Amino acid sequence: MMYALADCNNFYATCERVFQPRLERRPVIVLSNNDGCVVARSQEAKDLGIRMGQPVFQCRDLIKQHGVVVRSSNYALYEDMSRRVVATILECIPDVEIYSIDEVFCDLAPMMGRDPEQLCRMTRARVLQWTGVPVSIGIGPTKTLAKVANRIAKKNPEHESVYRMPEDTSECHRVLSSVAIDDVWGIGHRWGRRFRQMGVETALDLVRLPPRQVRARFNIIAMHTALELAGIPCNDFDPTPAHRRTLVRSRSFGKMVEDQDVLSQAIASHATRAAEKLRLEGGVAGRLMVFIQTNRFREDLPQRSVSGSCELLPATSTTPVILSEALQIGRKLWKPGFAYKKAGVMLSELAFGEVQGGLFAERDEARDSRLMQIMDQINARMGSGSLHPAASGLKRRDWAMRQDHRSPRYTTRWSELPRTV
DNA sequence: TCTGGGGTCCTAGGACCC
DNA sequence: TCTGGGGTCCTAGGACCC
Repeated sequence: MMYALADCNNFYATCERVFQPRLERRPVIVLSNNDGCVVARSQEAKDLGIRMGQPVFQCRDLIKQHGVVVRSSNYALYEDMSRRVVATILECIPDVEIYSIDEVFCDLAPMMGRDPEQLCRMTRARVLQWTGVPVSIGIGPTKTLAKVANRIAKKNPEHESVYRMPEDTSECHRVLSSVAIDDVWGIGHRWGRRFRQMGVETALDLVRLPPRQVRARFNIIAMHTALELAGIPCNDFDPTPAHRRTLVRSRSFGKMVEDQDVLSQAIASHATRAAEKLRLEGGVAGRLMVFIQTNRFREDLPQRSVSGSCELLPATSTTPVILSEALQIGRKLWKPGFAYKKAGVMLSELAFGEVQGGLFAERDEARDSRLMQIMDQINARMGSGSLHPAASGLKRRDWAMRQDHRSPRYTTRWSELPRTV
C-alpha cells in the first residue's frame, strides 16, 4: 500500500491570486458566505496572525494596518480551478480519490515501477505550470500517514513541498513523536483535550495505546486512526465518487428576520435551490427537513432553534412539491417574538438513477419532469435564479447574504472573463 | 454592528415488538 | 405487593472533516 495526498496550498487565496498577479506577496484573505469569517489565508496573512475561522470584525485593525486584501468567497471560481487541478493530476497518476475541493488522495500502488517521490515532484511541477496552483504532497502507507507526511511537506521548506514517511519503523516513530496529537487527521480539539488528559500528547503516544482501549474510551473511528498511524490501513481508497446522502441549502441572514413572510421567502428560496441542485445530480429525495434558528451569539435575546420534517412520497425533486411542503413546515415552526438569523432546508433519503414510482401517484410526473427541465434550461442560459417561484420573493431580498468583495467569475461567466489590455 | 456552509459517521437511548 | 429480556428501528446529539 502506498498513498499520496496532494493538497492545494491556501487554495481559495491562491485562486484569487492566479487571476490577479498583483496580489502576489500581499496578504490575502477569503471570507465565508455572508462575509462573516476568514476561511482562507495566504501565507502572508497567516504570518500576520489572522486565524482560520476568525470572525472578520475581530481583525479589522490588522486588515487596515497591513493592507490585507479581502475577498468574498467565489465558489464558482474555486470549483472550476479544482477541476483543472484534478484533471492535471490525473495526467500523471490515474488512480485518484477526490477528498475535498482542494485535496486528492492518489493510489501509488499500481505505479510501483516508478519512484514515488520523483513521480510526486513531477506531478507537483506540472500542476503548478498548468494551473498556477502550488500543491504539497505527502506519501505514506495509509491515508492518515499520507496526511501526516503532507503536513510535514507543507511546514518544512527543506522538503520542497513533497515528503515521504520513512519506511523504517523507528524512523517513522521518531517523526510521529514530533506530531502533536490534535494535528492528527481525525483528532479534533475535543478529542485532543481528552487524549492529553490521558497523557497522550503526540501521534506516537497514540500508536502506543492499546487499540481496544482507544475503541472503548472513544469510538471505532479513533481506533482506526490509531491503527492507521501504526501503518495498518483502515480507510478504504475508493476512486468512484459516492452519491451524497443529504443535501442542505441554508444561509444566515444579512439582517435578523422577525417577519413571517420574509422567513417564508428565505425557506422558499432554499427549497428551490436544493431541488434544483438535486435535479442537476439526477436524484430524488424521500425526506424533507426545514430548520430555523435565532442568533446563538446574542445571549441577550430569546433563543429558538427548531426543525420539522416530512416524508416525500413518492420521492421527488419537483420544485413545486418540495416548495409547498417546505412552506407548510415553515409555517408550523414559526413563532413570533424571536429574531431569526438563519433558515435552511435539508433533503435526505436520496435515491439516484432509476427510481420506483409511487403506486398511487397523484401527480403527473412526466409533466412535472418536463416543466422542471424547461425551468432548469432557462436558468442555465439566463443565469441562476432568473426564473424562480414567486414564493421566494419578488422584491429586493432584505435577508439576502452580504457579499461585498466578490471577485469576477473569471472562468465560468463570459461576461467576467479577465481582460488582457 | 459584525460570528459560514456543507458534509460524514458513530453512539446512546427511546419506542416498539415478541 | 411482586412486571423480562432481547432484537430492531429511529432519532438526536456529538464528534470529525474541509
